[in-house]
Amino acid sequence: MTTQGGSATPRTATLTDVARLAGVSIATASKAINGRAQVKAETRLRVLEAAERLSFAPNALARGLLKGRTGTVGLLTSDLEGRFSIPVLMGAEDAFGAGRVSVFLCDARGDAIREQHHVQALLSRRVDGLIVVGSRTDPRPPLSSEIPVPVVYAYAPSENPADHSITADNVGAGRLAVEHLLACGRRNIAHVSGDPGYKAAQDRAAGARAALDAAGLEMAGGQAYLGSWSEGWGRGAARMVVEQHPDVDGFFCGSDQIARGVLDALRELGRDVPGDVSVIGFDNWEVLSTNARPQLSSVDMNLERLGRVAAQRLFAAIDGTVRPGIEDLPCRVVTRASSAPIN
Amino acid sequence: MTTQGGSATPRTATLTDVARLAGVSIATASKAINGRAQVKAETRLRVLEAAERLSFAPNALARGLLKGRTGTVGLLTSDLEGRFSIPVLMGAEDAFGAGRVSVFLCDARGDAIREQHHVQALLSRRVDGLIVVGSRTDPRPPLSSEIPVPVVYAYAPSENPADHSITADNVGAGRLAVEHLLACGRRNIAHVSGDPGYKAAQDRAAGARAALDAAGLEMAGGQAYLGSWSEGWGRGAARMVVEQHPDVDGFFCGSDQIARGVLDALRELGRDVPGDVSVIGFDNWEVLSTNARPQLSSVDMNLERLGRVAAQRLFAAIDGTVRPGIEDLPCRVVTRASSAPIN
DNA sequence: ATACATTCAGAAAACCTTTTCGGTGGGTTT
DNA sequence: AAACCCACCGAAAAGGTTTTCTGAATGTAT
Repeated sequence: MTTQGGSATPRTATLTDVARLAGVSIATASKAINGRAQVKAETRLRVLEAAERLSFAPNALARGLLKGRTGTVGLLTSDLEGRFSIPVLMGAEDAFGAGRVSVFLCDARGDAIREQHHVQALLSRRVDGLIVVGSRTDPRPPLSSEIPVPVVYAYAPSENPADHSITADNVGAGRLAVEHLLACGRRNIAHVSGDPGYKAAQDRAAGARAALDAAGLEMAGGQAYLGSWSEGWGRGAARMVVEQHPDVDGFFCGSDQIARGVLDALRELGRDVPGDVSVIGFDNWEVLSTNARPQLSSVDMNLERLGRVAAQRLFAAIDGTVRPGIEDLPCRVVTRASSAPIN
Repeated sequence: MTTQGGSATPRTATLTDVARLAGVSIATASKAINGRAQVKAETRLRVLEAAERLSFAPNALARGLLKGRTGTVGLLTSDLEGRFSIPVLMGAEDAFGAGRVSVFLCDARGDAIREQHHVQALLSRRVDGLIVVGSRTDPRPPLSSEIPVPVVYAYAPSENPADHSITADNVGAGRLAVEHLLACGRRNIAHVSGDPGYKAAQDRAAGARAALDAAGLEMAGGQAYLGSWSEGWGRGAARMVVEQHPDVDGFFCGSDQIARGVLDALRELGRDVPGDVSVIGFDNWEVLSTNARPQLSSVDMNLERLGRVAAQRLFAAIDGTVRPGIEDLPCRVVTRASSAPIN
């Protein structure tokens, strides 16, 4: 390690430094580093060595300024703490990370003006595009329409159907869940779910109804039991259902939390799962599902994939391929011990 | 809404456009917009109106290029899915969000070369600083030493004590938890915790021991029961402890998951919580703690605050105030129904 | 009326990179 | 030997902003 005199700040190296060290012009240095053709092999080598020695990192600001593309995107989330935005965000990060794109993370905390503020900042930084990820499946108001870059909405669609949104197919998911219980031979299926004010709750219930209709069956209790997304509600609802409909043999729960409550109540009531009753949850939140007794079958919304797809669509849009509208991605059932065929 | 002729791309406005529209030079326009002094009030107004009309947003790239400060920082996390990085990340986002700083989020997925890659990209983008947040409290290898910007490590400290790290005081937390149980009048306290390979498990156990020593008491069973961070382990360990030491009257659990298991086992063994036994968990993970029966007291590591402090320290470091070393932030006990004085 | 201070506006440099285009020198063809 | 081509390199412009310094105009004091 050579000490470069006792000079002041060792200012990060610039292309000019590299060029000087290699004894070429900055134009040549640039071409050498970027693999352009018009550089003699030996010259290129000299430049690359110089760059290495100075640990030169090209200034992305200058490049972005020149090319009009920064290679950055903004990721706007409404609630970081929520467990839905994170997987989406991971998927997006994943899709981008492979290439040479960096992600600005902004959490608006559910506040519209804070969001507006963030958007402003991101535009100032000349992001190439924006992904907006919501915390509920209910449609959300679109960003101010004057955004000069492509925008993709993930998880929560935009209220404007002309915008580009990627969502999880909750109706389909409800159907899948009930079909799974039917495949287990269950015929008296109850649906216990969360806050009826959530579109997710309504959609999943609708899907469940559709699957039961198709099988010519009724929902146990005649309708879904909608309450809150908590274990406590799951426990209470399960007790109620069992009391009113002792022949219930399947529970489709709107969340894994609810399912945990249902499982606890069933155990305390002496019902065996999956012997007497099959139970399936929703979200496939592993902390809850794999620690349940028995381990909990659950519907997985494939949120990471959702994030990846959103990122891919954003890429396409940046490259000019417009494809507006809502894209509804399918969910899948993850089978564990809590659901099994009647023996 | 006026249509501006059928022209091509409505290229985002630049300072030149604003200046032209206002009938001034770009220098004056810049000064007007940035609130510099040497501009007549009336001129400033004209410029601001023009900027408004063109919805002008200053190009942060150009500004950054010129000033050598970008107003961006990199947030390097090892595992986004982990529930520890997220609150830290939120706290940091929070501290920055107030000002005019944007955050690049990078998830290295626990892969060192991927991390190196991300660091390279961030330096290319000329971030003003870096926060590295880990997923375990074990010290981690520092980033390559040749980073030309300040770095702060959060949650997981750097192995190099000369680096700047912000951590949660797990030893102190262990002490706090046990002191809380002692304050409830408990005298036969067991400690059930997770994987002994985690420094967090060792530290919390050490803190617990220290508090018991100070009170002149022994740990129930003579030592901590270390296993895994799961409900199942909590259940099993609780059964074992109760069998071997029927007079146990307090459980300090290394995580809320473990505590959930302990609570379940105690209920099934007919022990009343908090009547017969007080239980306290760790992490204060609300989904688990508030859904437990009874609701679970827990130690909160104040991770958001940790993130905020990390961000503040980074700011200070960017402004030249170096303050190296490890900063150990205190935790706090959140009391709920699972721990109460003996009646 | 002259000297001088004050207020405001503009010209130009600087930040760093990419790309186009012109130029140089060597080699090849006729 | 003349004409030409090819491979390689460098000069310069462009991208958008901030800041310094100069310059002009106006107002004030003598």
